[in-house]
Amino acid sequence: MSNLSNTSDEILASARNLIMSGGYNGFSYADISEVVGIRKASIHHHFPSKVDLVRELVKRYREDGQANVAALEQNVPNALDILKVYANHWTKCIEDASRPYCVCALLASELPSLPPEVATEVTNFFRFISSWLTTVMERGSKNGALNLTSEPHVEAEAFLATVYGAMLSARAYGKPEVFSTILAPALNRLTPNVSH
Amino acid sequence: MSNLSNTSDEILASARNLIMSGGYNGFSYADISEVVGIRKASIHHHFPSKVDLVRELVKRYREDGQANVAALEQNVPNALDILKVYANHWTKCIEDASRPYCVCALLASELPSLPPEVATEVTNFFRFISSWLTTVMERGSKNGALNLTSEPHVEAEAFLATVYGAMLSARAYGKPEVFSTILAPALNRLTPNVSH
DNA sequence: GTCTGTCTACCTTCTAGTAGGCAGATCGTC
DNA sequence: GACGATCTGCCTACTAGAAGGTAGACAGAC
Repeated sequence: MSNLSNTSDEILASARNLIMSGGYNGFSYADISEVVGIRKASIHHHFPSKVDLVRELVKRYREDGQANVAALEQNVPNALDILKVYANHWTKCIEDASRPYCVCALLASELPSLPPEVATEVTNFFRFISSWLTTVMERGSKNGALNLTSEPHVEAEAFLATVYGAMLSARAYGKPEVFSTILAPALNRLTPNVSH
Repeated sequence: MSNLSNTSDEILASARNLIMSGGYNGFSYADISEVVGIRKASIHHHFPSKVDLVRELVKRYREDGQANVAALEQNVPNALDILKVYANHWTKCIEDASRPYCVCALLASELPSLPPEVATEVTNFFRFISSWLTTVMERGSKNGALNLTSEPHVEAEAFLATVYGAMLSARAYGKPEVFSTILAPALNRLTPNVSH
Protein backbone atom coordinates (compact mmCIF):
# COMPACT_ATOMS: atom_id res chain seq x y z
CA MET A 1 0.00 0.00 0.00
CA SER A 2 1.06 3.57 0.61
CA ASN A 3 3.29 2.58 3.50
CA LEU A 4 5.90 1.56 0.95
CA SER A 5 7.15 5.10 0.64
CA ASN A 6 6.34 5.73 4.31
CA THR A 7 9.45 3.90 5.42
CA SER A 8 11.74 6.12 3.41
CA ASP A 9 9.95 9.14 4.86
CA GLU A 10 10.51 7.76 8.33
CA ILE A 11 14.17 7.27 7.52
CA LEU A 12 14.45 10.86 6.34
CA ALA A 13 12.60 12.17 9.39
CA SER A 14 14.80 10.33 11.86
CA ALA A 15 17.92 11.34 9.95
CA ARG A 16 16.74 14.95 10.15
CA ASN A 17 16.38 14.71 13.93
CA LEU A 18 19.76 13.08 14.30
CA ILE A 19 21.52 15.64 12.08
CA MET A 20 19.74 18.42 13.94
CA SER A 21 21.48 17.37 17.11
CA GLY A 22 24.88 16.20 15.92
CA GLY A 23 25.49 16.99 12.26
CA TYR A 24 26.56 14.86 9.33
CA ASN A 25 29.19 12.81 11.17
CA GLY A 26 27.09 12.66 14.31
CA PHE A 27 24.78 9.89 13.16
CA SER A 28 25.03 6.48 11.54
CA TYR A 29 22.77 4.04 9.71
CA ALA A 30 22.71 2.04 12.95
CA ASP A 31 21.17 5.01 14.77
CA ILE A 32 18.45 5.34 12.15
CA SER A 33 17.77 1.60 12.16
CA GLU A 34 17.12 1.73 15.91
CA VAL A 35 14.65 4.59 15.62
CA VAL A 36 12.78 3.36 12.54
CA GLY A 37 12.84 -0.28 13.57
CA ILE A 38 14.38 -1.83 10.46
CA ARG A 39 17.85 -3.25 9.79
CA LYS A 40 20.79 -1.23 8.56
CA ALA A 41 20.82 -3.02 5.23
CA SER A 42 17.21 -2.08 4.59
CA ILE A 43 18.12 1.60 4.81
CA HIS A 44 20.64 1.03 2.02
CA HIS A 45 17.76 -0.26 -0.07
CA HIS A 46 16.06 3.16 0.17
CA PHE A 47 19.23 5.26 0.13
CA PRO A 48 22.23 3.41 -1.30
CA SER A 49 24.75 5.69 0.38
CA LYS A 50 24.81 8.20 3.21
CA VAL A 51 25.44 10.97 0.68
CA ASP A 52 22.26 9.99 -1.20
CA LEU A 53 20.28 10.10 2.02
CA VAL A 54 21.47 13.49 3.22
CA ARG A 55 21.39 15.04 -0.26
CA GLU A 56 17.76 14.01 -0.62
CA LEU A 57 17.00 15.19 2.91
CA VAL A 58 18.40 18.67 2.30
CA LYS A 59 16.74 18.89 -1.12
CA ARG A 60 13.33 18.11 0.40
CA TYR A 61 14.01 20.47 3.28
CA ARG A 62 14.49 23.27 0.76
CA GLU A 63 11.45 22.24 -1.31
CA ASP A 64 9.28 22.16 1.82
CA GLY A 65 10.60 25.59 2.72
CA GLN A 66 9.77 26.88 -0.74
CA ALA A 67 6.22 25.53 -0.46
CA ASN A 68 5.73 27.06 2.98
CA VAL A 69 7.08 30.39 1.77
CA ALA A 70 4.72 30.36 -1.21
CA ALA A 71 1.75 29.71 1.07
CA LEU A 72 2.92 32.41 3.46
CA GLU A 73 3.18 34.98 0.67
CA GLN A 74 -0.37 34.16 -0.40
CA ASN A 75 -1.91 34.34 3.06
CA VAL A 76 -0.02 37.25 4.58
CA PRO A 77 0.14 40.44 2.53
CA ASN A 78 2.14 42.65 4.90
CA ALA A 79 5.94 42.28 4.68
CA LEU A 80 6.53 42.96 8.38
CA ASP A 81 3.94 40.32 9.27
CA ILE A 82 5.74 37.84 7.04
CA LEU A 83 8.99 38.41 8.90
CA LYS A 84 7.13 38.06 12.19
CA VAL A 85 5.55 34.76 11.12
CA TYR A 86 8.96 33.50 10.00
CA ALA A 87 10.60 34.49 13.29
CA ASN A 88 7.67 33.07 15.23
CA HIS A 89 7.98 29.76 13.46
CA TRP A 90 11.48 29.37 14.86
CA THR A 91 10.50 30.70 18.26
CA LYS A 92 7.95 27.90 18.57
CA CYS A 93 10.26 25.20 17.21
CA ILE A 94 12.97 26.19 19.67
CA GLU A 95 10.74 26.67 22.69
CA ASP A 96 8.75 23.46 22.43
CA ALA A 97 11.98 21.65 21.50
CA SER A 98 10.27 19.99 18.55
CA ARG A 99 12.83 21.19 16.01
CA PRO A 100 15.17 23.35 18.05
CA TYR A 101 17.68 23.94 15.28
CA CYS A 102 17.82 24.27 11.51
CA VAL A 103 19.29 21.22 9.81
CA CYS A 104 20.95 23.44 7.22
CA ALA A 105 22.49 25.69 9.87
CA LEU A 106 24.27 22.69 11.34
CA LEU A 107 25.33 21.38 7.96
CA ALA A 108 26.46 24.83 6.84
CA SER A 109 28.81 25.13 9.79
CA GLU A 110 30.35 21.78 8.80
CA LEU A 111 30.39 22.77 5.15
CA PRO A 112 34.14 22.45 4.42
CA SER A 113 34.17 18.81 5.52
CA LEU A 114 30.90 17.82 3.86
CA PRO A 115 30.68 15.65 0.72
CA PRO A 116 30.45 18.12 -2.19
CA GLU A 117 26.99 16.93 -3.31
CA VAL A 118 25.60 17.69 0.14
CA ALA A 119 27.49 20.97 0.42
CA THR A 120 26.00 22.21 -2.85
CA GLU A 121 22.49 21.43 -1.65
CA VAL A 122 23.10 23.28 1.63
CA THR A 123 24.38 26.34 -0.19
CA ASN A 124 21.28 26.23 -2.38
CA PHE A 125 19.10 26.33 0.72
CA PHE A 126 20.76 29.47 2.00
CA ARG A 127 20.60 31.12 -1.40
CA PHE A 128 16.88 30.40 -1.50
CA ILE A 129 16.17 31.86 1.96
CA SER A 130 18.36 34.85 1.25
CA SER A 131 16.76 35.75 -2.07
CA TRP A 132 13.29 35.25 -0.64
CA LEU A 133 14.03 37.59 2.29
CA THR A 134 15.44 40.11 -0.18
CA THR A 135 12.18 40.21 -2.13
CA VAL A 136 10.25 40.62 1.15
CA MET A 137 12.52 43.52 2.14
CA GLU A 138 12.19 45.16 -1.29
CA ARG A 139 8.42 44.93 -1.28
CA GLY A 140 8.08 46.15 2.30
CA SER A 141 10.40 49.03 1.63
CA LYS A 142 8.44 50.16 -1.44
CA ASN A 143 4.98 50.00 0.09
CA GLY A 144 5.99 51.32 3.50
CA ALA A 145 5.39 48.12 5.45
CA LEU A 146 9.04 48.03 6.46
CA ASN A 147 11.47 50.65 7.66
CA LEU A 148 14.87 49.87 6.11
CA THR A 149 18.12 51.64 6.90
CA SER A 150 20.26 49.74 4.36
CA GLU A 151 19.73 48.23 0.94
CA PRO A 152 17.12 45.44 0.85
CA HIS A 153 19.64 42.67 0.21
CA VAL A 154 21.82 43.88 3.10
CA GLU A 155 18.79 44.02 5.41
CA ALA A 156 17.87 40.52 4.27
CA GLU A 157 21.34 39.17 5.08
CA ALA A 158 21.35 40.98 8.42
CA PHE A 159 17.95 39.59 9.35
CA LEU A 160 18.94 36.07 8.33
CA ALA A 161 22.16 36.33 10.32
CA THR A 162 20.22 37.53 13.36
CA VAL A 163 17.81 34.58 13.14
CA TYR A 164 20.56 32.00 12.78
CA GLY A 165 22.82 33.67 15.33
CA ALA A 166 19.96 33.78 17.82
CA MET A 167 19.29 30.11 17.15
CA LEU A 168 22.91 29.31 17.98
CA SER A 169 22.85 31.42 21.15
CA ALA A 170 19.67 29.75 22.38
CA ARG A 171 21.38 26.39 21.95
CA ALA A 172 24.72 27.51 23.40
CA TYR A 173 23.14 28.86 26.60
CA GLY A 174 20.50 26.16 26.75
CA LYS A 175 17.93 28.96 27.05
CA PRO A 176 15.21 28.90 24.37
CA GLU A 177 13.87 32.30 25.39
CA VAL A 178 17.11 33.96 24.21
CA PHE A 179 15.85 33.58 20.65
CA SER A 180 12.86 35.89 21.01
CA THR A 181 14.84 38.27 23.21
CA ILE A 182 17.15 38.85 20.26
CA LEU A 183 14.48 38.81 17.54
CA ALA A 184 12.12 41.30 19.23
CA PRO A 185 14.37 44.39 18.85
CA ALA A 186 15.38 43.28 15.33
CA LEU A 187 11.72 43.27 14.29
CA ASN A 188 11.09 46.54 16.14
CA ARG A 189 13.84 48.23 14.17
CA LEU A 190 12.12 47.17 10.93
CA THR A 191 8.71 48.48 12.08
CA PRO A 192 7.71 51.77 10.42
CA ASN A 193 7.54 54.67 12.87
CA VAL A 194 3.86 55.55 13.45
CA SER A 195 4.73 59.16 14.33
CA HIS A 196 5.91 59.76 10.74
CA MET B 1 63.94 21.02 25.98
CA SER B 2 60.99 23.31 25.52
CA ASN B 3 59.74 21.32 22.57
CA LEU B 4 58.34 18.82 25.02
CA SER B 5 55.23 20.90 25.56
CA ASN B 6 55.43 22.08 21.96
CA THR B 7 54.09 18.79 20.71
CA SER B 8 50.95 19.03 22.80
CA ASP B 9 50.51 22.59 21.53
CA GLU B 10 50.84 21.32 17.97
CA ILE B 11 48.25 18.65 18.71
CA LEU B 12 45.87 21.26 20.08
CA ALA B 13 46.48 23.56 17.13
CA SER B 14 45.82 20.90 14.53
CA ALA B 15 42.75 19.69 16.44
CA ARG B 16 41.49 23.26 16.44
CA ASN B 17 41.85 23.48 12.68
CA LEU B 18 40.15 20.14 12.17
CA ILE B 19 37.23 20.98 14.48
CA MET B 20 36.93 24.37 12.79
CA SER B 21 36.12 22.63 9.54
CA GLY B 22 34.17 19.56 10.62
CA GLY B 23 33.30 19.64 14.31
CA TYR B 24 33.79 17.13 17.10
CA ASN B 25 32.91 14.03 15.11
CA GLY B 26 34.62 15.35 12.00
CA PHE B 27 38.17 14.51 13.06
CA SER B 28 40.08 11.58 14.51
CA TYR B 29 43.38 10.92 16.25
CA ALA B 30 44.58 9.54 12.92
CA ASP B 31 43.95 12.92 11.27
CA ILE B 32 45.96 14.71 13.93
CA SER B 33 48.78 12.19 13.74
CA GLU B 34 49.12 12.87 10.01
CA VAL B 35 49.33 16.64 10.48
CA VAL B 36 51.64 16.66 13.51
CA GLY B 37 53.82 13.78 12.30
CA ILE B 38 53.58 11.46 15.29
CA ARG B 39 51.73 8.20 15.83
CA LYS B 40 48.20 7.93 17.16
CA ALA B 41 49.40 6.32 20.39
CA SER B 42 51.66 9.28 21.11
CA ILE B 43 48.68 11.61 21.08
CA HIS B 44 47.10 9.51 23.80
CA HIS B 45 50.21 10.16 25.90
CA HIS B 46 49.41 13.90 25.84
CA PHE B 47 45.63 13.59 25.92
CA PRO B 48 44.43 10.21 27.19
CA SER B 49 41.02 10.57 25.59
CA LYS B 50 39.38 12.65 22.90
CA VAL B 51 37.24 14.31 25.54
CA ASP B 52 40.38 15.39 27.44
CA LEU B 53 41.80 16.86 24.25
CA VAL B 54 38.76 18.86 23.24
CA ARG B 55 37.94 19.95 26.77
CA GLU B 56 41.44 21.35 27.15
CA LEU B 57 41.26 22.93 23.70
CA VAL B 58 38.04 24.79 24.47
CA LYS B 59 39.28 25.77 27.92
CA ARG B 60 42.41 27.34 26.42
CA TYR B 61 40.36 28.93 23.66
CA ARG B 62 38.33 30.71 26.32
CA GLU B 63 41.40 31.64 28.36
CA ASP B 64 43.10 33.09 25.28
CA GLY B 65 39.94 35.03 24.54
CA GLN B 66 39.87 36.37 28.08
CA ALA B 67 43.49 37.49 27.80
CA ASN B 68 42.88 39.17 24.44
CA VAL B 69 39.81 40.92 25.80
CA ALA B 70 41.75 42.17 28.83
CA ALA B 71 44.47 43.60 26.56
CA LEU B 72 41.85 45.14 24.30
CA GLU B 73 40.11 46.84 27.21
CA GLN B 74 43.44 48.33 28.31
CA ASN B 75 44.49 49.59 24.88
CA VAL B 76 41.18 50.80 23.48
CA PRO B 77 39.14 53.12 25.71
CA ASN B 78 36.16 53.75 23.42
CA ALA B 79 33.39 51.11 23.55
CA LEU B 80 32.45 51.49 19.88
CA ASP B 81 36.09 51.04 18.91
CA ILE B 82 36.23 47.87 20.97
CA LEU B 83 33.28 46.41 19.07
CA LYS B 84 34.92 47.45 15.80
CA VAL B 85 38.20 45.77 16.73
CA TYR B 86 36.29 42.63 17.73
CA ALA B 87 34.33 42.58 14.48
CA ASN B 88 37.46 43.35 12.52
CA HIS B 89 39.29 40.46 14.10
CA TRP B 90 36.74 38.08 12.62
CA THR B 91 36.64 39.91 9.31
CA LYS B 92 40.36 39.28 8.90
CA CYS B 93 40.21 35.67 10.07
CA ILE B 94 37.43 34.91 7.63
CA GLU B 95 38.84 36.80 4.67
CA ASP B 96 42.39 35.49 4.80
CA ALA B 97 40.96 32.03 5.56
CA SER B 98 43.37 31.61 8.47
CA ARG B 99 40.65 30.87 11.01
CA PRO B 100 37.44 31.26 9.03
CA TYR B 101 35.14 30.03 11.79
CA CYS B 102 34.91 30.02 15.57
CA VAL B 103 35.64 26.61 17.08
CA CYS B 104 33.02 27.21 19.75
CA ALA B 105 30.37 28.19 17.20
CA LEU B 106 30.77 24.82 15.55
CA LEU B 107 30.80 22.94 18.83
CA ALA B 108 27.80 24.91 20.12
CA SER B 109 25.72 23.86 17.15
CA GLU B 110 26.59 20.22 17.92
CA LEU B 111 26.00 20.78 21.63
CA PRO B 112 23.25 18.19 22.26
CA SER B 113 25.45 15.37 20.98
CA LEU B 114 28.67 16.51 22.64
CA PRO B 115 30.21 14.78 25.67
CA PRO B 116 28.93 16.73 28.69
CA GLU B 117 32.41 17.83 29.81
CA VAL B 118 32.98 19.48 26.43
CA ALA B 119 29.47 20.92 26.29
CA THR B 120 29.96 22.63 29.65
CA GLU B 121 33.18 24.21 28.48
CA VAL B 122 31.51 25.48 25.28
CA THR B 123 28.65 27.02 27.24
CA ASN B 124 31.22 28.71 29.48
CA PHE B 125 32.83 30.29 26.43
CA PHE B 126 29.55 31.83 25.29
CA ARG B 127 28.74 33.02 28.78
CA PHE B 128 32.12 34.74 28.91
CA ILE B 129 31.72 36.52 25.55
CA SER B 130 28.17 37.49 26.37
CA SER B 131 28.96 38.99 29.75
CA TRP B 132 31.99 40.81 28.36
CA LEU B 133 29.91 42.34 25.56
CA THR B 134 27.29 43.35 28.12
CA THR B 135 29.86 45.32 30.12
CA VAL B 136 31.06 47.00 26.92
CA MET B 137 27.48 47.95 26.04
CA GLU B 138 26.81 49.26 29.54
CA ARG B 139 29.93 51.39 29.60
CA GLY B 140 29.38 52.75 26.10
CA SER B 141 25.79 53.58 26.88
CA LYS B 142 26.70 55.49 30.03
CA ASN B 143 29.53 57.57 28.55
CA GLY B 144 27.85 58.18 25.21
CA ALA B 145 30.26 56.13 23.10
CA LEU B 146 27.40 53.86 22.02
CA ASN B 147 23.84 54.48 20.92
CA LEU B 148 21.66 51.73 22.37
CA THR B 149 18.00 51.19 21.63
CA SER B 150 17.52 48.24 24.02
CA GLU B 151 18.92 47.18 27.36
CA PRO B 152 22.68 46.58 27.36
CA HIS B 153 22.42 42.82 27.80
CA VAL B 154 19.90 42.60 24.95
CA GLU B 155 22.15 44.67 22.68
CA ALA B 156 25.05 42.42 23.67
CA GLU B 157 23.12 39.27 22.72
CA ALA B 158 21.93 40.85 19.49
CA PHE B 159 25.46 41.89 18.53
CA LEU B 160 26.85 38.45 19.35
CA ALA B 161 24.10 36.79 17.32
CA THR B 162 24.86 39.09 14.38
CA VAL B 163 28.56 38.23 14.49
CA TYR B 164 27.97 34.47 14.67
CA GLY B 165 25.13 34.55 12.18
CA ALA B 166 27.27 36.52 9.74
CA MET B 167 30.06 33.98 10.21
CA LEU B 168 27.67 31.19 9.28
CA SER B 169 26.38 33.06 6.24
CA ALA B 170 29.89 33.75 4.98
CA ARG B 171 30.60 30.03 5.21
CA ALA B 172 27.25 28.96 3.75
CA TYR B 173 27.62 31.16 0.66
CA GLY B 174 31.37 30.65 0.40
CA LYS B 175 31.67 34.45 0.30
CA PRO B 176 33.90 35.92 3.04
CA GLU B 177 32.86 39.49 2.21
CA VAL B 178 29.31 38.75 3.42
CA PHE B 179 30.60 39.01 6.97
CA SER B 180 31.55 42.70 6.79
CA THR B 181 28.48 43.49 4.68
CA ILE B 182 26.36 42.37 7.63
CA LEU B 183 28.55 43.83 10.37
CA ALA B 184 28.86 47.32 8.87
CA PRO B 185 25.20 48.36 9.37
CA ALA B 186 25.13 46.68 12.79
CA LEU B 187 28.05 48.86 13.90
CA ASN B 188 26.50 51.92 12.26
CA ARG B 189 23.36 51.47 14.25
CA LEU B 190 25.41 51.52 17.46
CA THR B 191 27.29 54.69 16.45
CA PRO B 192 26.07 57.81 18.28
CA ASN B 193 24.40 60.32 15.97
CA VAL B 194 26.81 63.28 15.50
CA SER B 195 23.92 65.67 14.81
CA HIS B 196 22.68 65.21 18.40
C1' DG C 1 67.18 5.22 37.94
C1' DT C 2 63.33 7.26 36.95
C1' DC C 3 60.71 10.22 34.01
C1' DT C 4 59.22 11.77 29.34
C1' DG C 5 58.02 11.13 24.74
C1' DT C 6 57.78 8.24 21.25
C1' DC C 7 57.32 3.90 19.01
C1' DT C 8 55.19 -0.92 17.29
C1' DA C 9 51.66 -3.96 17.81
C1' DC C 10 47.38 -4.92 19.14
C1' DC C 11 42.22 -4.85 20.67
C1' DT C 12 37.32 -3.81 20.39
C1' DT C 13 33.75 -1.55 18.54
C1' DC C 14 31.66 0.97 15.08
C1' DT C 15 31.42 2.49 10.24
C1' DA C 16 29.37 2.43 5.52
C1' DG C 17 28.45 -0.72 2.31
C1' DT C 18 27.66 -5.58 -0.17
C1' DA C 19 25.81 -10.32 -1.36
C1' DG C 20 22.29 -13.05 -1.56
C1' DG C 21 17.97 -14.97 0.03
C1' DC C 22 12.98 -14.76 0.96
C1' DA C 23 8.06 -13.33 1.30
C1' DG C 24 4.50 -10.93 -0.73
C1' DA C 25 2.46 -7.89 -4.20
C1' DT C 26 1.83 -6.99 -9.13
C1' DC C 27 2.10 -8.23 -13.70
C1' DG C 28 1.24 -10.01 -18.52
C1' DT C 29 -0.10 -14.19 -20.80
C1' DC C 30 -2.25 -18.33 -21.77
C1' DG D 1 -8.62 -17.83 -13.23
C1' DA D 2 -4.05 -20.09 -13.05
C1' DC D 3 1.02 -19.57 -14.48
C1' DG D 4 5.28 -18.02 -13.92
C1' DA D 5 8.17 -13.57 -14.03
C1' DT D 6 9.40 -9.53 -12.09
C1' DC D 7 9.57 -6.01 -8.53
C1' DT D 8 9.68 -4.32 -3.74
C1' DG D 9 10.96 -4.25 0.83
C1' DC D 10 13.10 -6.44 4.21
C1' DC D 11 16.09 -9.81 6.17
C1' DT D 12 20.75 -12.42 7.77
C1' DA D 13 25.43 -12.59 7.21
C1' DC D 14 29.36 -10.62 5.89
C1' DT D 15 33.42 -7.36 4.61
C1' DA D 16 37.14 -3.89 4.92
C1' DG D 17 38.48 -0.14 7.04
C1' DA D 18 38.39 3.40 10.55
C1' DA D 19 37.35 4.64 15.24
C1' DG D 20 39.20 5.38 20.12
C1' DG D 21 42.13 3.25 23.15
C1' DT D 22 45.81 -0.05 25.54
C1' DA D 23 50.27 -2.66 26.53
C1' DG D 24 54.69 -2.70 26.62
C1' DA D 25 59.32 -1.67 24.80
C1' DC D 26 62.96 1.62 23.95
C1' DA D 27 65.88 5.94 23.72
C1' DG D 28 67.39 9.89 25.70
C1' DA D 29 67.25 13.60 29.38
C1' DC D 30 67.64 14.81 34.35
